[in-house]
Amino acid sequence: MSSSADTTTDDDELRAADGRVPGRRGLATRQRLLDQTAEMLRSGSYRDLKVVDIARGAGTSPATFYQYFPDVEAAVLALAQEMSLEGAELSGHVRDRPWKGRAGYATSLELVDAVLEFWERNRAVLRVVDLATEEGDMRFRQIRTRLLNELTVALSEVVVKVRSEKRSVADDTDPMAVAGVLVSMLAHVAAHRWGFEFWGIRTGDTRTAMGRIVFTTITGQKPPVER
Amino acid sequence: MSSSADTTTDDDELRAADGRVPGRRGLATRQRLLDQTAEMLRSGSYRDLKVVDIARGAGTSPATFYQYFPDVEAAVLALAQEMSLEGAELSGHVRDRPWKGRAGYATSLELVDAVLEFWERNRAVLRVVDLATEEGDMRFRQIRTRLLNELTVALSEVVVKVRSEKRSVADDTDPMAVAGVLVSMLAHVAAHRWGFEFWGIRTGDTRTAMGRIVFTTITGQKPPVER
DNA sequence: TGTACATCAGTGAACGCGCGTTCACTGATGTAC
DNA sequence: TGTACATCAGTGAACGCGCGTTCACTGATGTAC
Repeated sequence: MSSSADTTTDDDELRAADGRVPGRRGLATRQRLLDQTAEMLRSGSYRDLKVVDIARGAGTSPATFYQYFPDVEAAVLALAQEMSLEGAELSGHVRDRPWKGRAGYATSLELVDAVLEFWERNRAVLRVVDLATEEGDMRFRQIRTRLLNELTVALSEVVVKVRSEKRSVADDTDPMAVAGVLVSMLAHVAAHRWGFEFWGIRTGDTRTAMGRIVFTTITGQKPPVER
Repeated sequence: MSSSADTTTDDDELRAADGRVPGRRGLATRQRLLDQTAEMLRSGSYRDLKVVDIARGAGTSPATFYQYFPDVEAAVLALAQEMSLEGAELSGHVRDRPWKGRAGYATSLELVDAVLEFWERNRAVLRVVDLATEEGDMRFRQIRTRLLNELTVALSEVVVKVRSEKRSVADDTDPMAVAGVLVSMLAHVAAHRWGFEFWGIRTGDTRTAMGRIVFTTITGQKPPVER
């Protein structure tokens, strides 16, 4: 009732396992653990990722790892969260951009490039996110959804806008479905880029093919002839 | 040199760990282990899939598991091989089918349905194949490639054929790139079908959107209006 | 149709390492006065 | 500017379970004669 004054009871802030509130130093260690997790994900398999290896690789001890994460999965989850924040910016390549004619085609290609680059940089984390999502882990699914959702919404808005500006084609497919398919295509091709190279398909051609599909699907027009 | 006659030295046939050649009974046990592996992959996470659990789940002992597989990965690999054999048949939905006009659009939809159905049935194994492939495991990559390759080649042949029949559009994108992108789209959307539902996108719309993209990309024509 | 022998098949039980996990303790950093 | 105390931070070392892995043995199946 009365003032239990001097006991701070903020409960929403980050806590270590034993209840301490991490300061500068602690957060830095936590980050080193995350970085090391990302690194090992890049070079090794998820199935073989162990707490001890992460801790030792980060130049610290297993006990320290448990200060910040309950298990390996939790560390990967935190890593994925970091990434999804950055990924939401992809929609910047869609909103307030020209989508008509030659400039529109350029926008399509820029979007394709941005997605390709983002996937390349986060390849290792993304594949685990994909796996966990499909295994039914809702926490990972949420992250994945948040990551792609903005982009999908942005694209669907463009579809609506384009349709409203010319009342020609009788295409009434759900704009979100159209956008979703496009985003899926981008995500999948980005994820399997090296698979393509493996078949002898040059990245440049993949990029062009996707740029054309994006442009055509959104605008309903043929892409301007390459020069 | 001369006849070491009666010692059979066939070396390419299936062998158990200790060198025995499995008969009826042994093969049946092996298959039960595979089935159980598939089952556990469906309901649990790959990371938590253990030899002991598979063996006990299949009503046998760990020691028996090692008769047939050196480790969990090997069992999953065998499972993937089974699947890829069946998957090669997807190209049947492309070759010797009509690709013009209304019938062509129907072909597109049938292809989409077939891919969706196949992915659904093999969802659990496929996600592990995808993961392992991206982690750089060449054995899994090979299986994945074999699985999708026939379909890709078949589609690219259609692209070539369609282009040769009408000399209108100046589209000289590598047909394999075009086909590869389409297959990727199909594979990715199939894999993330439930993600779509999650966004409130109905499967029917997804199917239509893909059918349209396939048709348009291959034929260069607008799909016939839905009726 | 029966007996003997070879090989296939399966597993209980044990071994032991790897790894997750924790505790009690030492050291570092911050801040109140 | 210094001392004391609180809290943050880190970890060595140990514990013990889980699990991979193997071996020696029993039982099942097949086939030669």
